[in-house]
Amino acid sequence: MPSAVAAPPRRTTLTDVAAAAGVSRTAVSYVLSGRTVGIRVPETTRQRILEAAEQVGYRRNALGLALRSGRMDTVGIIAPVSIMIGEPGKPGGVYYKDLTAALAAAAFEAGLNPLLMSETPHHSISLADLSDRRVDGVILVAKTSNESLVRDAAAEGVPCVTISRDIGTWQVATDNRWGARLAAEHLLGLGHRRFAFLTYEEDSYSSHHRGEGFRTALRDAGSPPDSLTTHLYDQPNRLRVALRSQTRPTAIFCFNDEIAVWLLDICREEGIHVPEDMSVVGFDNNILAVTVRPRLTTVQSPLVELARAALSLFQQQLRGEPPPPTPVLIKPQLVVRDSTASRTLSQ
Amino acid sequence: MPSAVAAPPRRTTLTDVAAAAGVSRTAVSYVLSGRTVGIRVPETTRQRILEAAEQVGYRRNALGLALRSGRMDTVGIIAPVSIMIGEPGKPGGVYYKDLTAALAAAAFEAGLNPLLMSETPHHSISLADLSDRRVDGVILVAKTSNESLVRDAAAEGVPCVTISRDIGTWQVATDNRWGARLAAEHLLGLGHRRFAFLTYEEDSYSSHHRGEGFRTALRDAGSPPDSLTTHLYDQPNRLRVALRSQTRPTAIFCFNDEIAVWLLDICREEGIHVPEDMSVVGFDNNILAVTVRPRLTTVQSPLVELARAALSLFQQQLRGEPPPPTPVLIKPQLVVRDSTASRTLSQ
DNA sequence: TTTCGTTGGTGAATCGATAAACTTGCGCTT
DNA sequence: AAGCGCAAGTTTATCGATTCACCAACGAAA
Repeated sequence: MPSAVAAPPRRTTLTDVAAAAGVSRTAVSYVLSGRTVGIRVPETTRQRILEAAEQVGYRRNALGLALRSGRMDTVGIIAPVSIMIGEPGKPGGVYYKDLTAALAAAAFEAGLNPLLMSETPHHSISLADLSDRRVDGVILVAKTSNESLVRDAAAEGVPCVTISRDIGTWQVATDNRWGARLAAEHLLGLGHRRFAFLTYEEDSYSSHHRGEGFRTALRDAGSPPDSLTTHLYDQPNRLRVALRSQTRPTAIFCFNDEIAVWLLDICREEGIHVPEDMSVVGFDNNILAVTVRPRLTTVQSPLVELARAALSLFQQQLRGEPPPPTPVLIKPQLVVRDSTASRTLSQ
Repeated sequence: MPSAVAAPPRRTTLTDVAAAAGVSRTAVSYVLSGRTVGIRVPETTRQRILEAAEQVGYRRNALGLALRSGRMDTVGIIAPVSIMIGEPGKPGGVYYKDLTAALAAAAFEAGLNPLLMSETPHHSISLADLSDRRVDGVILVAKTSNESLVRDAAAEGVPCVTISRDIGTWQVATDNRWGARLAAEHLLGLGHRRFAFLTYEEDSYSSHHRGEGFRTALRDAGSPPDSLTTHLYDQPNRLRVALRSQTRPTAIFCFNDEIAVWLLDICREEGIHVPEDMSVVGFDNNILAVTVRPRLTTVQSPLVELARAALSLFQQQLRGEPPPPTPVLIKPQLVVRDSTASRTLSQ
């Protein structure tokens, strides 16, 4: 008696139902899948089959179906998991967790199962992971968009949508220029005239567009070109110098909420009061924006709509429809809270 | 010419490799899967097969394999997605996002693919979703632990691990009593003698254990039973009354960081300074703990270890090994920051 | 010369579900 | 009485990979 573990009962299959109902597997298949063309099954037999299925506790095996149909009804979500579980207190992560959750929810809405995929130290994602038919295709989140992967997928006919990255034919992104413009117009309306843009890296996809959108809005409003300076997150000393200057900015547009939170700390240390002495605008509107004090005025990343659009493109691709002529851009909204105020007269 | 979309190239199969190498599918299967028993293949043929596979760009179809072997190498993660994408500013969510990310990462480490599953308005998860062989089993996250689902899974032989819920035979949880004891001992050591425990609902799994652990630690230290009162998150007015009392607590242990953040706001409004007039301890050590000011002293939820333990139990179950005699408890650590201080003499 | 052992594989069944092609039996017409 | 048409299904091939049970050919031994 080596083991007391009861053997798991074998799962019931179509054959079991067919035997119980006294018909062929084909008849059962047609009835249970609701097909009506190609075969005739009278109501009495139909009922008999349904009852038999119920009685033996039949559940359709998704693999058999998928092997036949070539559809797994599953979408791979390639997200930067290593960033998502980084140290608390380190930047990054919140946005990706929120976006991944939104993508998962959108997948459910679309009737698809979200399978998480991620690079690990031992394994980088390649075409092999996409073409083993475990997933019908993938959605790539910005940081993970490997250019050759997208190219290979297209060549192999694997549906593939990228989010916030200028790669491939099927793209979805936040309308970063629009969001930046909202921020700029809000600050201009409050009377501000000297601005800074604070970001991680100037030339990343999102950062580039946000900076450009802000600058364009200023120009449209007649602000001189030198009314906007750019600063980097990893150069706090330069930022401090700028903040001590006589002609320091009175409003700072941050690449995202995490940077805004970091900026609030620096301002506090420099004795600069937000929003009285300095207005701060973030981007994302995640949990940080309502946790920090003052609460952040911020541009809301439209994650739910972004995710829905991504899934929608994905399904278009599955159906063999042509791609949209340009990337799908989702317009964000401005959420005004307590970190922005009118420029005081002394400045 | 109705469509200009190029037909996706048919994926290559074992048969293609066999044809290219001039051998049978059987031989290819043995060579590519590395089996050595049951067949003899000389080195020259082996090489020929490997080269042929390389040349035709062969990728093993995971579904064919899974259908044969009964193993999908996939673990379902049943997480409360609707909570995860709740409004920013509403409680809940951060913990589940962090835990889900940790579970996904642990799944990768274990060589398994994490498939997210969630209740939706249209569809509640049932045995049917578990026994369709899309996943080899599931890991249930606290809020989603449907009792009957766990029972059904066990009856059907579907591996199933629950996290932080006293259901089923395979359980993993944070050692909440231990964590609460760490908090209590820290506060006692700072000279505090009047305490409160602030939570969502007194009798949930985690809340019950945290409250009990805190109380036990106080008793062990000789504190009288009435030195601890309990308050609920959704009753802010009662809490305010307690905070205005002459014998108000000088230290409050919060069920989690989100509640602690909420408490900090109330204290601010009541003119109570943290940590000078009031010490606050959170639980989780998530991004909120380092974002809010003062930074939170908090008990770190050991999410990475929790997730690894869950995956480990899952794999034991897959291998048919017996369950551990008691739930697996992971001991958390205390992270001391700026929200706790010595009791001042005036109190 | 028959038998035995070994090398180097192959054939066919199987996992579960689907679908095109086909069969059987009956009533009705011509 | 032969033929037609239709109801009510059944038969069989298929998706891709695995694996148990063979088998052919050859050399060596008895």
